[in-house]
Amino acid sequence: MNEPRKLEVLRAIVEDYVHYREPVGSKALVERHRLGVSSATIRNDMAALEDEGLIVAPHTSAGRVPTDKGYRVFVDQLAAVRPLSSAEKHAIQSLLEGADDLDDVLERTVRLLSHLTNQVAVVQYPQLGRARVRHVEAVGLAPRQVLLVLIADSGTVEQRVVTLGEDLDHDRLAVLRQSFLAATAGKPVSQVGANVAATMDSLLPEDRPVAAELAAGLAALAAASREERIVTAGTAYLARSNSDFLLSISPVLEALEEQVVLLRLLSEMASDARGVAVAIGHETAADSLAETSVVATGYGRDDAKIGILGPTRMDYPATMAAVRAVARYLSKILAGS
Amino acid sequence: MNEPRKLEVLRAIVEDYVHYREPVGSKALVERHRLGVSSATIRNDMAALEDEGLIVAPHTSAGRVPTDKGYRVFVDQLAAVRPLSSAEKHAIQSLLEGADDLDDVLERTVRLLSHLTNQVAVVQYPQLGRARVRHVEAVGLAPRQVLLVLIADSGTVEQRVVTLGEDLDHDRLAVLRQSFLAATAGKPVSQVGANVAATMDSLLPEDRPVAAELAAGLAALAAASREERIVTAGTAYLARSNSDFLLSISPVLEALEEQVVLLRLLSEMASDARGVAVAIGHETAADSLAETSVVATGYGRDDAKIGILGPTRMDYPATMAAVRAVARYLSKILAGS
DNA sequence: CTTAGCACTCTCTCTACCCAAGTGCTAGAT
DNA sequence: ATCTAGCACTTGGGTAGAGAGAGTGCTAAG
Repeated sequence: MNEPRKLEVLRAIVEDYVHYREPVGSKALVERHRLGVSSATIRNDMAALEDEGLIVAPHTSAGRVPTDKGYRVFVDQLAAVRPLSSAEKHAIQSLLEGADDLDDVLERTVRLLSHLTNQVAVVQYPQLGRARVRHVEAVGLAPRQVLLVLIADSGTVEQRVVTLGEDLDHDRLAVLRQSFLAATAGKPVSQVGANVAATMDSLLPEDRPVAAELAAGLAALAAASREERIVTAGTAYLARSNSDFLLSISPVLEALEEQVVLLRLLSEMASDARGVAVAIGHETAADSLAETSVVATGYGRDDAKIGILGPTRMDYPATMAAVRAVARYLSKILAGS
Repeated sequence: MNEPRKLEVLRAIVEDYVHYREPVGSKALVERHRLGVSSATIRNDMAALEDEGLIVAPHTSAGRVPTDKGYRVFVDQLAAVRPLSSAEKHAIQSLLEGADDLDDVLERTVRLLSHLTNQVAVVQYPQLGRARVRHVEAVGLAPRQVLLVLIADSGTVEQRVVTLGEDLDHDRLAVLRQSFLAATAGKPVSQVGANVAATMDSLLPEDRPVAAELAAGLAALAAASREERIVTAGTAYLARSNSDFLLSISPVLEALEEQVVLLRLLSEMASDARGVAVAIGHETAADSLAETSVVATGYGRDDAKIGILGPTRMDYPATMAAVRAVARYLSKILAGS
């Protein structure tokens, strides 16, 4: 048995199946690829590939279709990430440069990635777990209303208005603000609650009740800001590509809305040497995504994830290239601002 | 011709079609409803209804299906908004009470409405067009970095960090902040740009360049905050209900993502005497929503919209009841905070 | 190890056919 | 004037069978 050719056959099957969207047989294979051998030989190779669990035949007299495992081998051993065209690079650059806000940047990015791949794109907000507090602000709006603002060095800003049980004048608020700021600035967002609570003892006794209210608000803010979020774009592509078996799109839409499953999955994905992570079909370990593959990578300083979701039968090289390129531009933009 | 009975037949057709999801014939009609006449009579009525364009037959030997116009007559003349069960009311109340943030309230609300109706729910952020400025804040983060915050009386908060071309110490910033606040507080968000620009003359000449930078940031903030947004939930229901003809779900998903079409539509919908607005099929005046109906109503002080999207073949009475009830609870919650 | 040939197995498509559901119309009953 | 009963007619959907096409596995020879 000719091992290199066998892999070549696998590659050809994957590429043809992605392209034509139907099971591919031995005859079609020799016609479309210069394999240099006859269809009978290919049949032997295919039988071997099937024994190894890399391809399956939907029924006796149909061609073969790659299994999740087959795609895995293809991605790991056979796929070269193909670089983007310069037109695409140009589009990325010009689209991302017009953005200002973090929200705006992520929104544009995810739309861009979706259009580039014709698939569903997702981007995770920079995780505040590792982020540090850049600034804490408390602004009196009314005698009993204070706006709390928490700014992290990842660029995210969280704010909330809290209503107090007693009046608080400007000077007292200034003292508390200063104390909170000193206790948290430069320290991890995840420790805001503890750090703020620790300042209580140093305050005037009469300030403590109101300070506790503010501290609680600030802690809630830190907790809320650590809550992970995902922004999505291109869900309409789901309905188009999977036009045949649309049963599977409902669970995917659910997963996108629930976010929890997806966040766990993204956080578990580790990029390989090429800088991209791929989870294929059942590898996602989520029933709702059993027929879906996820191609993702990290971006920015805290390695938040960006990626796309699509059918297992997707163009992995192109998708991987797009994800990697967009992630790089995104990192650059975020570092620059 | 018996006019009241004819309308009764229309009601029966709509109800049966919504229930059984297939064209309804004269015989089935007399079996399922106590109309007191024979199927032949019903056939005459149906022929009349078809002449009026209220129902159509997909083909010669099938039953009849309501047209958009038929649904319109049903909704206007025949549908009584049926009140929610006390269990549903209870669910609404308890779910909404746990929320704090405006974001959180809207998020919970839209999910709730989606679950209640098994359809896609949308809620528009309170429109800042009519909102007034409650507070403006400018916080120095670094010598050349200032956090601008704009708070509207609708509860929305917008913020952004701007980087300046020159250093700005705390005292000068305080002066500028005070001046901006005085110029905008209590006035419409839509006029922030103009009001801020008008303060320039009263400032010290050396402050003007940096003040202009801040003013531009503030104006941008006001503009951004006036940008309308929609939050969505329950897109997975789309794939389930329309399981037959899923061609139509892709454009709907697009409309949900684009938002522009939907925002225009929502703003044009005016609630009727029952407090709910309904746009049926082509009435939405959007190709992508030609097979979709929208049931919406206003909430809160500035009449932002909340509603659901679903197939024209939907249970209008139940949906209208759910939308109205949820909108009322939402208004109550927002007024209370 | 590869190739050619061949028998075999399925799926898919097409046709023919019938059945059930539904309609419109006419003539009679109320 | 309406309603009803009956009936002929239309049509989509379902079933059964034939055939084509595609693809496979196996065997025997190069």
